[in-house]
Amino acid sequence: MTTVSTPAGWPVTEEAARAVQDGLRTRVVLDEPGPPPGTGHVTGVDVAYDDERDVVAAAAVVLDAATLDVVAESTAVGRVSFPYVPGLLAFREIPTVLAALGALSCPPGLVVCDGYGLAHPRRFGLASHLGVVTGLPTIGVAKNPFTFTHDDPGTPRGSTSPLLAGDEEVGRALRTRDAVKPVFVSVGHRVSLDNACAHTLALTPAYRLPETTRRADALCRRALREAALL
DNA sequence: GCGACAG
DNA sequence: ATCTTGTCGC
Repeated sequence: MTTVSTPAGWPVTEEAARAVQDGLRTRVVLDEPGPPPGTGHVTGVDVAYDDERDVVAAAAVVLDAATLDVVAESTAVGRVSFPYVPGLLAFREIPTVLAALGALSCPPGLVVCDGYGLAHPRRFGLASHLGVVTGLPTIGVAKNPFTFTHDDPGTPRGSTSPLLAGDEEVGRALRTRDAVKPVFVSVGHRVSLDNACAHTLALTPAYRLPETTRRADALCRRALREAALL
C-alpha cells in the first residue's frame, strides 16, 4: 500500500475546482469505441472515507475481462483532499485513486469508476476527469440518477432507457439484473456509450453492481480499517 | 431565495 | 460516503 498527500496546487475553493474542470473538459475524447468487452484487463477503482480521522483509502482491482478473475490489486491511503460537493466529487477521490492505479503491477486497461463521466453538470464527472488525467479509457457506473431524469427501463436484464439532461442523453439507465433497480452508465473518456453499457453487462453476471466496483469497494474498506495513518 | 444533489 | 440488527429467502 502507498501513502499520498494532496498534490501541490490542488484547488481549495469550489470556484477554483470548477475552473479546473472547465480547463480540462475540452480534452475528453468521445470518438473512440474503446476496447471490446471480454478482452484484456478491466480495472475497478473505489474510495472509502473516515472523515473523523481525516483518512481516505482507495483501491484498484484489475480483472481479466474474459474470466473476471483478479489479476492484480493495490491500495493507497491519504488525507481527505476536498469536501464532498455535488459536481466536485473528483477532487475528493482522484489523488488517492491515481496513487492506487500507479501502484499496480500491470496495465489497467479499461477503468470502471463508481460515479459519473459525462453525466455531470459541466459534462466532466469523476470518470472523465480520471480518463483525461491518465489517458486511459474510462466509464462511470453510478448507483443513483443524480439530478438527471429517466424512464424506468424494461424488467429484463439488459433493458435500457436514456439518462437525460433536458433532451440531451448524457448516459443510460441500465438494468443489470431482472426487476432490480438499474445502474446509471455514462461515458468517461475514449469509450462509446454503447460499449460502456456492453462492458457493464459483461461485468454483472451475478450482481447489480459490476464485479470491478464490488471488488474495489471491499478492498478499499479493508484498507481503510487497516490504515494506521496517525 | 429555496431545495436537490454521484460518493 | 457513513451510522446500524435482524430478517426473509435462494
